[in-house]
Amino acid sequence: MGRKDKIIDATMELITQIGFSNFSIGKVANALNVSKGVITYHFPTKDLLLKAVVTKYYEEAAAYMGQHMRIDKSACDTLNSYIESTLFFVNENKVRTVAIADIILNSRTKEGEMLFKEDKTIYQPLIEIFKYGQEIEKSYRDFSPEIMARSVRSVIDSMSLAIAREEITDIDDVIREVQKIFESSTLK
Amino acid sequence: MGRKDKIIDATMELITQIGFSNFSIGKVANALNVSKGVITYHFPTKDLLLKAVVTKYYEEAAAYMGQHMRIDKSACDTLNSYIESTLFFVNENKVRTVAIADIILNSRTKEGEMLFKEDKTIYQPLIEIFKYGQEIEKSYRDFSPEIMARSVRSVIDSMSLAIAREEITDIDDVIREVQKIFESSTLK
Amino acid sequence: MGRKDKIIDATMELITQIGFSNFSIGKVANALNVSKGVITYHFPTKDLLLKAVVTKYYEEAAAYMGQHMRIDKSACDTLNSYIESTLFFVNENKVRTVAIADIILNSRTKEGEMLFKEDKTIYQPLIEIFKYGQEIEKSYRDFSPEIMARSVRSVIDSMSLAIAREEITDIDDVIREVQKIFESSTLK
Amino acid sequence: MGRKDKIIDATMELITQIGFSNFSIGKVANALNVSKGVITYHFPTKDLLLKAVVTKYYEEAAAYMGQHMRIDKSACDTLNSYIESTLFFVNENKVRTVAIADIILNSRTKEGEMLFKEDKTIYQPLIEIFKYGQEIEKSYRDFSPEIMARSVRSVIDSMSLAIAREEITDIDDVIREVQKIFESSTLK
DNA sequence: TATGAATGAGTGTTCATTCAT
DNA sequence: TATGAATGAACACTCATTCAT
Repeated sequence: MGRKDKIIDATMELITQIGFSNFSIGKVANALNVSKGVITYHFPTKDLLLKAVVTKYYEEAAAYMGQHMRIDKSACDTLNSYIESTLFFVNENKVRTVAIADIILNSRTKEGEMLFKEDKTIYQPLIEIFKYGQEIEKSYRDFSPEIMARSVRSVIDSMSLAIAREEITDIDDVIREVQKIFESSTLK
Repeated sequence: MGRKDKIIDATMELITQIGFSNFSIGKVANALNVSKGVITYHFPTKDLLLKAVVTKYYEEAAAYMGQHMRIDKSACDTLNSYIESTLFFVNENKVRTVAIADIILNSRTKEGEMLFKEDKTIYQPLIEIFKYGQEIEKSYRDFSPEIMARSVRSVIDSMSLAIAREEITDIDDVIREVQKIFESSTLK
Repeated sequence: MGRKDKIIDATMELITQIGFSNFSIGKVANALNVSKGVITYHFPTKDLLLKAVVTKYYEEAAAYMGQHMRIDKSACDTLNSYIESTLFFVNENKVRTVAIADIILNSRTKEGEMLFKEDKTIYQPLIEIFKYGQEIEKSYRDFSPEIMARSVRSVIDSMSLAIAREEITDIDDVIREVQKIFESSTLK
Repeated sequence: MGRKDKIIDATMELITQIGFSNFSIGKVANALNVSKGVITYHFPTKDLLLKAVVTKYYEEAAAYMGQHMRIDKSACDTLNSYIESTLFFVNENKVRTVAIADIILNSRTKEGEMLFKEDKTIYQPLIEIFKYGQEIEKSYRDFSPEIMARSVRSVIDSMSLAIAREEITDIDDVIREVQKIFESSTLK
């Protein structure tokens, strides 16, 4: 594993431990027992490091989802698969997950603007599942796909954090419960 | 309104604008056109100021909930009232809500521990509603009250932020949709 | 003398000794045996400190010139008085003079623009003397007032530096020589 | 053109653009699209690079002067030729000229001593012209050759910068004016 | 109560230099 | 020759906190 990856990993671990607002480049250097210059050599600015961290996570998550999600069946099955895959990935990437959430929610420019503006594309796949279930498959009741998508994501994110923080340990149980919640609230 | 309250309000407004990690005591002083010493006189440390801000918010929220929530009817009605009251309060306290979320998620001690540990009591009223509906009223299906409570809170919190950030404007619509989601997923 | 003035003076002395490009805020603090924070407390940015230094010098120079320059006589006398006053002031403010020249010529923004753009107003009084001598008094020959003004200033500045660096010590002699040069080259 | 010359040229261009104090070895490397190591390979230290830059300029200037200056005539003609040649060279080497001035004035050792101490030999040719005009040719009035030499140089340097910065564009005009100034002030 | 001064640790960033390859 | 990695010191600037007045 190259220096860059080591720096990225150390960053995620650090942020998970001490929180984004206590995190600093110097502390990464310290954790890796190298000089601060090493970090800025590989990532000239703090923002670039954070972006690299986030990007790497999303790439891995996308790859995982691509491999594990089934999209060939009914809307309901697809949603269940989405919930399951996401929570499985989180379960296998606890530290990363906490760190990424912290980074995204809290990175700001000096002027106060969020560095990672809310990524609305995250709701898109869910919205499509819902529209398909409502308009084509007609298995879903009438509801706002946007609000439902936001709800699903928020529950998933909340459970993710709880899992990552090990407040919840029975991961299969959570998956089943969440699936049931959204089955009941979407199906006719 | 006394100095303390003015400081607290300015703090919330500032955090909403520039984010917790850009926030500093000096900037509050600046915003109020007083010297930094005034802040540290009333709140000897930064943590104490933050705690005062959070406490004030929760007190007001509790008072509001106490006035507006109906708890005399069925589990289902009580839950609906809970959702409605919470979102109404958020809608009337947008700036505060964003700030509080930011503070709670990001305040850490120098050692990295969260200053406001996750307050599990927040789930308690919901859990009680669910247990009542399952065990006494028997109108609710079988599900984990803890996971359901966490789900409801996460959806409420997510919608709160969206409302506070004005990504969502039709507040009555949201309330109706969220109520429906949890009606369907809890009732037998 | 207040802290601010002490900081300004120490800055000028330091720049004279080690040069603008070796100068740093930390070194001022060191020279004054105070913490670095003291400097940034009084002058929040380096630029502000430099501007304060330059401003103070120019105010003092203007005050001195106001007191010592005679402008009631002929163009030739006025020019001679200008040369004399300027060089006298320099002679009494050697350290300052070297420092100011260094600051003005070398202060740049991060983007490379000069912080103190060339101040063309410095040529104005000279240009007016020359125009008066040419058009009203008709004692001056025909020449470009702008180029002549630039020439006078450059000779004065050059002698100033030489005096400040003590490469030249007989100040009365220099004044006489410079006055003669520009008498001969301006008068008909 | 060899690597060394390319590095020297890029250095001069960079310094002209961003100023000596913003200049760094890394930026030269960047501008040339090579690694920083290339620079330090050819010029082990920054000082050596700067010295090479200055030396090259002076060699070229000397060569130009050697070719273009007429020294076979009267003191007055020789001085006029000196002024003309110098300003012509500057006019054809604007970028270099600005850069060199910046380097010479600002290069310092870590201890603060000037890297390029004032080169008094620069006054020598002028002093000789003046002495010749005063003592042999007897066409010059009585004045201090040293101060006159310093005056001529300062005016030339000032006009050079103005030309290089394109504050002055009519170069023939400047030459004529400067020549006239020093003709009037030297001749009996 | 309020101010202004001071401290000292910490931040991100830049950079000349060294060195193994 | 050239590269890329690494170092360590320096830089301007921010900030919570302390304290005399």
